[in-house]
Amino acid sequence: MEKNYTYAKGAKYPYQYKYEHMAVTTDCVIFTYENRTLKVLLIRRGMDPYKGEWAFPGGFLRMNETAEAGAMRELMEETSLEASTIRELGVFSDVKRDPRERVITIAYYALIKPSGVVGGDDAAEAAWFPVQDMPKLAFDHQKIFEAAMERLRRDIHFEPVGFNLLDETFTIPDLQRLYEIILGTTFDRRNFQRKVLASGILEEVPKEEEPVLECCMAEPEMASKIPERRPEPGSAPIPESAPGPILEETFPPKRRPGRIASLFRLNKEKYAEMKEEGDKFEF
Amino acid sequence: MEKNYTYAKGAKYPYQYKYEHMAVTTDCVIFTYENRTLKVLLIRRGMDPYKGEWAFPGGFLRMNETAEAGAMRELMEETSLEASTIRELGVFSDVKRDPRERVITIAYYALIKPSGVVGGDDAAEAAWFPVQDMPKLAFDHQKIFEAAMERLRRDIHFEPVGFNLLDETFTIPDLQRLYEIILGTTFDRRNFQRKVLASGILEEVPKEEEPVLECCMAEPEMASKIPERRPEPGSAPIPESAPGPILEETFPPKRRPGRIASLFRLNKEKYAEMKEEGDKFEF
DNA sequence: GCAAAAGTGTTTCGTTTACACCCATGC
DNA sequence: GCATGGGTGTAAACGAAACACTTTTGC
Repeated sequence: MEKNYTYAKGAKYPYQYKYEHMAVTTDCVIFTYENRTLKVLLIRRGMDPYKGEWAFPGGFLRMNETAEAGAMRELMEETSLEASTIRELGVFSDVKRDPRERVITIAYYALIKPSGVVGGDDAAEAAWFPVQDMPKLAFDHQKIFEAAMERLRRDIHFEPVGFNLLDETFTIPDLQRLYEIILGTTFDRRNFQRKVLASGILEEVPKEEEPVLECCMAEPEMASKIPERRPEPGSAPIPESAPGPILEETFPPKRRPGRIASLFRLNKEKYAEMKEEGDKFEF
Repeated sequence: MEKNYTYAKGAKYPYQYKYEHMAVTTDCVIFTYENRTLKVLLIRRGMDPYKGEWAFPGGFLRMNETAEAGAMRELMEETSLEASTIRELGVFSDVKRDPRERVITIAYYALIKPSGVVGGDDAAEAAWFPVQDMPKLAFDHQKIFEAAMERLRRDIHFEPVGFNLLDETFTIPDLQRLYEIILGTTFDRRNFQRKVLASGILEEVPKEEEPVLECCMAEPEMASKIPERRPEPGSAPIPESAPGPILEETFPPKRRPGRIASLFRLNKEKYAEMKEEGDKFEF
């Protein structure tokens, strides 16, 4: 079979093809959930096009990697994060979506537990934005974001989406808020609790095991708990078009009066069993 | 901004790029439902690689069309079919999935009503295969097929998948079989009937409007009802690796004893209303 | 008449929904 | 004490599952 391409070493444009080829990138919408807020990770672009604007981490797909591997590599390079769950969102292929050349992108979404640390090898600025408070995005990333939210809303019926977003231990009201944010509804507090407990997918964390320092404790906690890399004001020339994320006024958030909720964790045996039997994870 | 590519007229390989580029194709899994059988459309490849083997219709994506437009164009070119519903299935990007060069494909699935006529401009051989009776497929199309079935199984909860596959008018037992095939379960005949009627999404076709010639009638019907382009034996040199579809023994299928079911059609107002309100379409 | 398929009705059971009530915590 | 949030219980309402009975058709 005759090849349709060749490689001319030393030429200005060394890769030569019989037919026109487009470029392929991957982009990744990374979700996490912390302080009852669903957030996505954005990086500020360091190069044209859209220099200084916010975008999802991503980049060109290499010839020797699958699309999924490319998305995970870019994620790691730009944010040092490893995702437990990464799923394809879809292809975005508008002809003019990139001003440089014809570029199609394969979008993924990933779910990670709150970890705090975000910083890429290339020292690009990265920050978590609440989903209800997104800045203007580069390229057609607004469309990608909307697709990701829609997709989350669907997948939550079939996958235990929530448990990949929550911390290792969490409270049932936390879980409920997450479901409410994703689905855009509200549930009766008491019915939700009974339903999720009845499913048997949670196990209570014994009192002894509970971490001494919980949410909203004193100074030592601060350092590791800060999830946002606050863009230091004045550290770089920031185009006025791209403000940083709106941070919570007080951080960590002040505890409000009310009984302290019990901590739970995922019952992994029960979860595996439910997945095996194809049960749905609707609450 | 400097370009990363150029175009050298007259050269053997005129399209030149600074970085290596991969090729992008689209493929389309087309479903229909007829005689209580769920079928997909395959074409026999006329060229290497995999010459003579069965594959989904598809081809290279052009620089001036979106992926979805490309999938629809290829579908039209190869089968003369227009699909009411076409949805992205996912990207298949294994590094070695095409022996010619690095090619990633964007797979789609489409749902069409039984129409009978199948024949492409390029006169490639096309045939419907029952999903439970698929031949060996070219490339990684077996993987694509499995993804399509899985996807159908999911989407049926949210979209009225069935009504895009069924004829304009249909019986409730037909609808039930379709759901059973897709979901791999069985339903109680009586409960299914009540449930689907209670949803209000169907309207009964008045007796007067019923087509005079129904299923399994005499000769005049035959010509237009034949859905398969039977591969004429001996019309072309067929590699033994790629046998044609297994056809029903008698066609049209012989009617069995039993009461004749009433005909229904989709109530479009009710359907639009349900879609508006985000209702699920589970039966 | 008989078997097979379709249409209608009823009864039972489990799940969901809507609340009432009590417990724990910060101010 | 009081407002706020968390945990447990219960009764009514709704929808799903199971099944009996009737009608219509081919042979």
